[in-house]
Amino acid sequence: MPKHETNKAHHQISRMIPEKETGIAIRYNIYESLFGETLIASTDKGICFLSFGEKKMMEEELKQRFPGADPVEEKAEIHSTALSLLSGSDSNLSIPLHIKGTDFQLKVWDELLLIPFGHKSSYKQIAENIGKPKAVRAVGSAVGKNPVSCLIPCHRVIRSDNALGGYHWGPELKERMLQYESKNNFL
DNA sequence: GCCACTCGTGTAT
DNA sequence: ATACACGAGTGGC
Repeated sequence: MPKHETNKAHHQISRMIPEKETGIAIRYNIYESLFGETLIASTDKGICFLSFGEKKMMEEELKQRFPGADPVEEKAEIHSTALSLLSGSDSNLSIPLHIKGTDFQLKVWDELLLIPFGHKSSYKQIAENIGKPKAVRAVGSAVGKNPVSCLIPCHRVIRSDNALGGYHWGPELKERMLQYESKNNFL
């Protein structure tokens, strides 16, 4: 079976307008995943935040990112979809995302969604793809601000010299995710 | 390995 | 509005 063909899983991003954020309903819950404890948060329009780490920390970050909202700890159906996507190698699943970002960030994140499972890209490549070949460093920053972790596959972006590059949750996790994908890519 | 270059963003003027 | 410092980077040396 040829390499690329599992790749339609292109989630749709809808943009959250910060001014309309006040009073928005956000439901979140903590789940166990392949990569440790994860917090998954959603609005009625899609996943708005996904993080790894310690519960207290993640809740703190959630509130910090949505100061106008009042997140409620409560399961939602869409969380299950997100959860299966975290470890789904053959994901034909797609999931709506409802996230905040600048024009530039949205462009970068859209580009990340095109990288197939098990594949890698580089910050340079992304910069070229969005038509700003010199904005490499800015791309790095934008990639790092992706609010939904591996739903937007920022772990698949490494340096053009093949070095691992940075990762919000540490290089070990990035490495684990990449290894997981390369092992499961041809099953 | 060190350094200049580059550019979007947040923060301060 | 304007200035400045800071990155999950890159290429030249």
